[in-house]
Amino acid sequence: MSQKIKDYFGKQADEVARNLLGDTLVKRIGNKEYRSRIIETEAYFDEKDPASRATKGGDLRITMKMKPGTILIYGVHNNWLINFVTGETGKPQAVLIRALEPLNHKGNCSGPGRLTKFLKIDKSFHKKYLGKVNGLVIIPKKIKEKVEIETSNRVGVTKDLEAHYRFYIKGNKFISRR
DNA sequence: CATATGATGGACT
DNA sequence: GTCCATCATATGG
Repeated sequence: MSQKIKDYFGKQADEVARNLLGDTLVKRIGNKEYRSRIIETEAYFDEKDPASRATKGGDLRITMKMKPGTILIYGVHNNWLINFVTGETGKPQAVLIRALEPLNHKGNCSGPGRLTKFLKIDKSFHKKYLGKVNGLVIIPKKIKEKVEIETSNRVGVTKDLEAHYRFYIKGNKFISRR
């Protein structure tokens, strides 16, 4: 299982970002399970990526160098954003989860800050490994399940606006508005 | 301790 | 579309 996660997240961030679309994220709160479909992601790199704050060094950069599948919590404004570390260990990369489609609940998850707020994801998940964190699991979609992917420039960042590192499911109504 | 900043969200024109 | 409240970090004294 651990090996599976490493294979899944051990690829380039943009490829993982595409693969994650359509997967099911399961978060347990107390004795309830909230299932959501991942519908919008963004890829972040390091040195070549002016939009990523990892270029400034510090803890964010260190965490992005950890092994693929590590959860990275990034605080900005008054929100927590959840990322998964991707790529080879030692090469800083991460994928940001931007929006989820509610499956068995009605929480508003159309935005990176909203989904963490609803699912009660906070800094306590920082640097935890995905497969070992009790209460947070990703179930990959079936291989034959097709997902129509559309790309665009990333959202909210002030630099590198031309790069198309944002990925979302075509036609989905739950993508974040910007 | 003081201050600047932002991968946001929500309110407003 | 634009504006700004808000607060966890990073950085500097």
